[in-house]
Amino acid sequence: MSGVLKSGGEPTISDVARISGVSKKTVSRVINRSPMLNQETRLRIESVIAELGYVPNPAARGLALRRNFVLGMIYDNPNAQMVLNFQEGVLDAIRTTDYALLIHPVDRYSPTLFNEIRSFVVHQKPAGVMLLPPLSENDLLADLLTELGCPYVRMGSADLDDPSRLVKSSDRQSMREATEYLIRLGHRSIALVKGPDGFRSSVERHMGWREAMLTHNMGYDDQHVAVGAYTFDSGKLAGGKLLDQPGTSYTAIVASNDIMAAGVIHAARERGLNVPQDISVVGFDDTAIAETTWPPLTTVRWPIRDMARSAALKLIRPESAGEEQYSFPTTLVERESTAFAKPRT
Amino acid sequence: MSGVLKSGGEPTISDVARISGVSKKTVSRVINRSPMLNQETRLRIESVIAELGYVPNPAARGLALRRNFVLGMIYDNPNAQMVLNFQEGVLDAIRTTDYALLIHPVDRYSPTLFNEIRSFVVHQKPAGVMLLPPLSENDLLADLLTELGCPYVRMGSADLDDPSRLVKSSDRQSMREATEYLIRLGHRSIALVKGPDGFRSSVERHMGWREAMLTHNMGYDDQHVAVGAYTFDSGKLAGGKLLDQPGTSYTAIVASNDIMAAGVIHAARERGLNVPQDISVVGFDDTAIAETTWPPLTTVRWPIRDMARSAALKLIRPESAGEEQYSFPTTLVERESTAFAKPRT
DNA sequence: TTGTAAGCGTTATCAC
DNA sequence: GTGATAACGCTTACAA
Repeated sequence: MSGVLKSGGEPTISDVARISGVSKKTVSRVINRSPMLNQETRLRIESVIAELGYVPNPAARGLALRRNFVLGMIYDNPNAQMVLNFQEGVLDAIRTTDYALLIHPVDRYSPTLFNEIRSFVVHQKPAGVMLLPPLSENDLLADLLTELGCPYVRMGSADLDDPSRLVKSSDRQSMREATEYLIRLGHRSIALVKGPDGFRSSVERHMGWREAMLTHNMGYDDQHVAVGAYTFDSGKLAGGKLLDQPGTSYTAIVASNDIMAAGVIHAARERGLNVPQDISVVGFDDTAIAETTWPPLTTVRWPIRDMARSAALKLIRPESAGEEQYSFPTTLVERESTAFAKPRT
Repeated sequence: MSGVLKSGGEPTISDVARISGVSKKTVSRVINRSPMLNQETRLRIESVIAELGYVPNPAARGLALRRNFVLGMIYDNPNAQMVLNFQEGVLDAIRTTDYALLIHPVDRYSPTLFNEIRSFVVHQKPAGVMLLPPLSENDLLADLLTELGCPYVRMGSADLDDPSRLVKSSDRQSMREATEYLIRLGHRSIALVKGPDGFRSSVERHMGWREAMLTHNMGYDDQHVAVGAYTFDSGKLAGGKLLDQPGTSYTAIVASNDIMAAGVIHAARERGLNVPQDISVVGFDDTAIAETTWPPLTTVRWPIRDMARSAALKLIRPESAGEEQYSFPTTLVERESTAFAKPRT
């Protein structure tokens, strides 16, 4: 079979055309599924393509079409599992297309962050980029991308943008539901370990807790809130602060993410408290950690992979980006870190 | 500035050439740092490039050069943190080059695995691919890549290939050292939770434990080994089996990875045993979980990011792939899950 | 329904 | 040192 190729290496569109006895353009029509084509010619060409193992050269295609079949994913590692799930969701979406995924982790504290992202966009010229939180919450970054003419979709925990450029969970409502779950279990004194400032999710989750507490006539002011940094140590510290607070005795603590919840559990244990007998703990995200804490963590799961898939589709098919799903429901995963409230002593 | 461009959109090499009053080829020489160039012309062209914000089009470049400035990374998610660290290491290495990274997660149990990988390679034509364990241990896959003319580098825990195509940790020695650390702490009865069959790392880590036990005249036969599946549940199960074993009372258990070690800790706790007072536990990998177990886990850390960087460099500079580092030392991270052995009762 | 010719932005060849 | 010119593999006018 090697003899039939004019060129030395891989078969090209010209090879297919020559062997099929048609012009390059006709082969091109087959590749691009043009409707105006004799069924018979199409079949003949397709069989030649199969026989030769011909695969269109993406570089040449991109060049001729003046666009790059590449999606970018920009993030500052919020947590490993989330990044990976998102990657897989995007890959799901582009599997049957000609698109490829380019990942671009950044350091959101870098003074050259914007230049770096600009350089990424200018060099790679992606057909669009997806932004993960907390980067996605930065409106200046969105402006930069708009200025560069680069379409984007943001993943977030609230209405950061219009639906055609957004995939979101409703963290406020999710946290409200998680808190109300505790209330149904009889808890009347519930503290919050809030996430760090600068995260929209911190705010939303705080608000959700607050709304639940407010609705049920329970204390919701800042005295019942300790701020963490979305890290294990900070969660442990914040949890300890709440537990050591004079004059209060919480029967439950909700944390703004799983790893801080794990910290809270450690803080409780260090103080001789049993989870969930003495105190219930709830996390958020349902990361791998939620299964490995002791006891396993009740937490909120959001469908990251589905969100990623939608985000990618919005970029691949801009014309229908508005119709693509943008709001995604979460589910409360009940594990063993929560139980009925102890009767008050 | 927009007026000077002949073409509507981005500046091209022709724009630069026209404005600098030179030919395209000369501009190309500047871009490619050709040595034969008048210093003065070079500077003049460089200033025009800067002024225009000209960036060479990678697709056109790839087309003309008949090669794709892309590296592939193929894996079946061993654990999220490892994958992410590896990605970042590769990106470190390619940051200053023209290369991009294409990720390709797969399902190693898929019946179409090989076809899928073949299709990835044929479509994307990467300059090379990097294989993560356990895929990297599959010699048939390496053969496939060779057949496709696709250079590869494997990451592994033993001598899977020759140094120019390998970055490895020495899991056998690492596990041996971890076990000897326990022996130094006075432990004389140490069990192993082995990894699943089909992972080279399982074998190597098993061997390391075995060597240490053998050298110190301690029981190393299969009675002291329980096999897990590199998952939390399997670790808990295996740990329970060892702890319930009649006629033995281990003072330490080493697990072949962190998440199984977390399972062992849970199993111990369920049986009323305190870690590390009653029993020491050691993990492997130093994933995020190691910090969040209670107590925090003593474990073995390997420099994944450095390994990834070297792997990428081997592919980018094939001529010096042999000189690039291929063997990487691990470190034992001592946390609170290990302590001196209890005096025997 | 199919073909011709020109062009996408870059690099290689081979002159000058 | 530098520059015409022809590739590279594909697509899009515009014809036929």
